[in-house]
Amino acid sequence: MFEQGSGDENRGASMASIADVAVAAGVSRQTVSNVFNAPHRVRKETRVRVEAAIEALGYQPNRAAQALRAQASRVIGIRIESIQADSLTTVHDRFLHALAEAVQAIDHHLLVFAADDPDDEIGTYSRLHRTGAVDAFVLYGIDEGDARPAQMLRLGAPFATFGRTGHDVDHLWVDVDDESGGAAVAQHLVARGHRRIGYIGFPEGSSVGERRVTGLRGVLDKHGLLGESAGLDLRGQDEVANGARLAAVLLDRPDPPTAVVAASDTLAVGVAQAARTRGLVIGRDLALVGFDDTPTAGVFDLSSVRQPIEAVARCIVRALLPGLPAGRSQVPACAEQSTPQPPHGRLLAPTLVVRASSAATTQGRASSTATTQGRASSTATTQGRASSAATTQGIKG
Amino acid sequence: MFEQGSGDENRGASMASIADVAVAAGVSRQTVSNVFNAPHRVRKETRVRVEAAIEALGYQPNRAAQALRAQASRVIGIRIESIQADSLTTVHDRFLHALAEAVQAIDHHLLVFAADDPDDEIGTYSRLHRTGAVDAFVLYGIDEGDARPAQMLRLGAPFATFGRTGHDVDHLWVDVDDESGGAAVAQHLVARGHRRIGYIGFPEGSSVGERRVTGLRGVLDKHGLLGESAGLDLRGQDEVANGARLAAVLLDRPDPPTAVVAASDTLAVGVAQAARTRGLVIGRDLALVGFDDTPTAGVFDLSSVRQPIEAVARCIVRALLPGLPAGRSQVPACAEQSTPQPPHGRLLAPTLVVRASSAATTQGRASSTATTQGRASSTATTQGRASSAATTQGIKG
DNA sequence: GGCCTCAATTTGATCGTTCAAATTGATACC
DNA sequence: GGTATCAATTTGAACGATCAAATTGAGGCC
Repeated sequence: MFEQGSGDENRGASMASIADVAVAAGVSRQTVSNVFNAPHRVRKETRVRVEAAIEALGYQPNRAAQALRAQASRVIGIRIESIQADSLTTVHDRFLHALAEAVQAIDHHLLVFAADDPDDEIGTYSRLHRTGAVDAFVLYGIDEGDARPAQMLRLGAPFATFGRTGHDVDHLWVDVDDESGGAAVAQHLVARGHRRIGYIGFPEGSSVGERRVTGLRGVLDKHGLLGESAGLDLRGQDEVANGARLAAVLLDRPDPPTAVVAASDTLAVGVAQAARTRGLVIGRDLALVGFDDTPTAGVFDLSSVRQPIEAVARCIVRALLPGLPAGRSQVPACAEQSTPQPPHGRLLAPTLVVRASSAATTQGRASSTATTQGRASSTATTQGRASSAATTQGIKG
Repeated sequence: MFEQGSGDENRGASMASIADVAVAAGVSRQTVSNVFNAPHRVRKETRVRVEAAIEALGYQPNRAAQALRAQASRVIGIRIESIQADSLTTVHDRFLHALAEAVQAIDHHLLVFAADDPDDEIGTYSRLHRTGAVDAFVLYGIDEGDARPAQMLRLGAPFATFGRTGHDVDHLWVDVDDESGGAAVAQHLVARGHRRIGYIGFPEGSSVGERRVTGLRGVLDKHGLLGESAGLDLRGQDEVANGARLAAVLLDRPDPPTAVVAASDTLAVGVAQAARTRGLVIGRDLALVGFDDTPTAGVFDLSSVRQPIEAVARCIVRALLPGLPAGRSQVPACAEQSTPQPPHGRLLAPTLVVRASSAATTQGRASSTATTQGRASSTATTQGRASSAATTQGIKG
């Protein structure tokens, strides 16, 4: 089996080339080319004739020939991560899909590759760059202290990152404003009457986790609740089991919090497990909010801070644009509005999606359980801080 | 911000070409080419000199030039699906990663694209094929009655599918032997002492779902248990809520099953929810087995039938190989062993991963709950049927 | 020496496209 | 009439690699 088989029907029959179209339309190659790339140079009558020939032959310009001539492949590269066994958080696949759409909008293709480790990853970037297979790269999941951006600058390969390293390396980056997300959660919970709010986050060193709790604390401080929530801040790897373990610590205290914020939906699911084994009903006895708004959050009716992944993908493509071959397609919009932005970077505000797990107030509590409660959910942007001047400062288009 | 910025450092500085290497080594272009493609034609002394020049200049053959000359891009294309809000089952991302690795093994690249609907998808295949951007395609999630394979044959674009349509269209396909998976689950449960086994599957029309239940029933029949499990077979869309709803029907019967098999981990999670609200402990009061062995299954300690996704990806690449440019890399192994295989296709056996949700027997029942139980899990291949003649009939290598 | 053989290497042509420069043809202006 | 102007179109060259054919040089043989 699998001997030759189908698949090479028209190998050798070759696709129509620009020369074939030229002959069919009775013009030269260049005129056909102009119909695509500089229509104003072609007389209307001629253009119609050429377009008819293009249609008839089903002609499409050969990508390899264009790439060779233009010294640009119109391909964006990104590493595809392997799924993590213990995490339910899948922002990566949503980002890949969003990025595929974003690069298509500027007539580019998306090339994905697997890498075993950061060294293999950098090696692959280098190879893809030197072979001309890829024009620019997108690096996912960059956090403080990551060595890859500096290595990329050394390679000389154009790139942009989702996430930022800090202030030392200046490269193009786009990131979610996690601080604003944390603040939105705090505002939401405080408005619902919670005063003792627990936090279960990523280990020290994750600046994403730190920013989330910083935003949270900022609002609590503003309401004079920082003291009441003192000592309710625990950390662990992003796994369900850790969420459960750490939540147990919080819930078994003599003065347990009435609300818990988890740095991810994965951790939040663990919190829900721990609460359940203690007979607590999420949404009634304990408010719970996660981050990322993965399918998991929807399924378990958990409130969650939704990342603007699609906007991130568009902004990254937009950031790369100046280094790419002249975009013939219209420049796509990136994000609606924006607060003042740092150089080289772009911060996008996430959105809190409120579901049954945190919808009730501490006074009049919800009567039904979280899992059977209705699906009605409200959303609220975290960008209350956006000044009226924001639109004039943001990216045009 | 985002004005020019970094990213075009060496635009115009141009990478080293084969001519540069030739000059540096004091030979002609063709000799450099031969060092790569026909080393036996080059004198050892010359080869060493050329290799030194290659190393010094960091030369890598230009992909676009090779593609133009060879009329083959060495790129495989696949559609990236958007994540489904209500499903926790993510086989797709695992497959993408596996496919990326598999195509890299034969020195190809993986191009992913997003499509709005099947028409858009086919249109994109056509465009990618006609522009020469992609040599061959992989179609994911093909099931009985799917029109896409027939359309692809009409396009004349080489392709292989994960999943099969039936017997009418002959194209290259690779699929998981779901019947064997269902049978393995049944054997496992029967061996644990279960006699009334419920099934919650996909709606009619999903041949994947049908095959799973067919395998299940086959074993039950063999043990004379088909009558006892009659009427315990329910169907619904692949969502957690449906799993819970359908499980409620089974569990609220006067004679509830002692074990439930769900056609996916997503449905299984729903079953677990329904059981919990009724005070039943999964693994003690009710055995539960899902399909796909997604991270979800691991997190909730659910037994699940693991798909051999990595092997599927390798087999698909292997199936496409004859239609691709001569593979210079050694042909990668596809799968270890195989039962007699149908023409054009390849069936791979899944593996049952037994976890706490179904490890106990109906006699001596586990004492702790499923979620806190240890993580020790055993695996058993479903390929007990493999004859000794299998290796001689399977794909070599 | 002349000639054949064979290995090692070079030259020319080509893949399909597009830039730059050259050509054509029509109109206008002195 | 001669010629400058301009739009429309064509021709030549180049991007970087590799196939096919030609060339070079060394060795063997009569």
